[in-house]
Amino acid sequence: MSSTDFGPATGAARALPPNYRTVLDVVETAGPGSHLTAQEIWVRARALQPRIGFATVHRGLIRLHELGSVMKIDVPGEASAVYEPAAHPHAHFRCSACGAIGDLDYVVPRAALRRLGERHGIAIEREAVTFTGRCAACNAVPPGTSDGRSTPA
Amino acid sequence: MSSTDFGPATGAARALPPNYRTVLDVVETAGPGSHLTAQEIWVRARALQPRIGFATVHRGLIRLHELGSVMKIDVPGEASAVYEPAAHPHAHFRCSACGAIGDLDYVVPRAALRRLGERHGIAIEREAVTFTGRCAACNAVPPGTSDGRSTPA
DNA sequence: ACTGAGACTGAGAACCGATATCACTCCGTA
DNA sequence: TACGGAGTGATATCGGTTCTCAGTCTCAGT
Repeated sequence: MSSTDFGPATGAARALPPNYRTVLDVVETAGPGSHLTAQEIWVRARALQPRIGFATVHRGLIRLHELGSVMKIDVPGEASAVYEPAAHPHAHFRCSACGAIGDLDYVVPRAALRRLGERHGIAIEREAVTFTGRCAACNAVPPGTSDGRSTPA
Repeated sequence: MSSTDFGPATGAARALPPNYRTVLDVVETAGPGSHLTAQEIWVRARALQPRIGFATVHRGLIRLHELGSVMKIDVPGEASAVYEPAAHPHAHFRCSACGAIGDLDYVVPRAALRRLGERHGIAIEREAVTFTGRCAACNAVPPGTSDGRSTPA
């Protein structure tokens, strides 16, 4: 699944446009566990392509999401969506005190998915599991003492 | 807990303001399984209090969410948050074809929550599980035939 | 009753992320 | 060379959420 093998076949997958490639580079360089907003990705992309516009970054993220190269995560309580390189499915955690977002290795068991699908007649294609609470750092601080709000991102 | 017994104590819980009570009525009348946006709740609230403003409804929803009386659900792919009366935790399903939202009875097992909390040193307080796929109605229709987009809400 | 403080309220503006639009450029093909 | 489709950047637009502000109301303590 390297992103460099182009599909030259008749009307099949086209080569990734250069700017989209830049967007993918930014996301993949940030690595798994990094949760970047489109804005942040745009800022970093401009370090590589100073003239790249936000619209292009946004379109690139849509395309890359369709291609399955990046994951788009809608975190409840977060204003904007965040992106990370595609990886095996996992859950996310958001600290309600400092806003930090992290990965957790939890997936809904396949048996449960099949049971839900059969019972309701639905075809489940994707899952999004997000936990909210207090992260380790904020957990150590009494919930009134300076609030742990020093690391909001 | 009628809305007439005021809490006279020194700074304890105040009584629910009348308009907030109206908002709560709307949400509870819609019942569990109804997923109303703030706009929809506002429309229904105006049937009870014609002069109520959207800001008041929105503030009421925030308050009621803090109080734990209503649940706020951020559905990935949905533009706005939806609200429903507080109930036992459950998962949600969104049809990617028609946009319908429904409830599913799935919760992350307590053992898994405890294990995740211990491993990462976090205190999990809430979970949000959302599945995406095709609902029973859209599942029956071949994925190009009129798209099943007749029942978007 | 009077009064001051604080909560509630409605209307509208402001904000912000996401998306659409449009004119232009680039590149491969006929 | 001419054409056409995809890519691109700047900007407009949209919709949901949140903020602001002035007016109103309720309550506690006189």
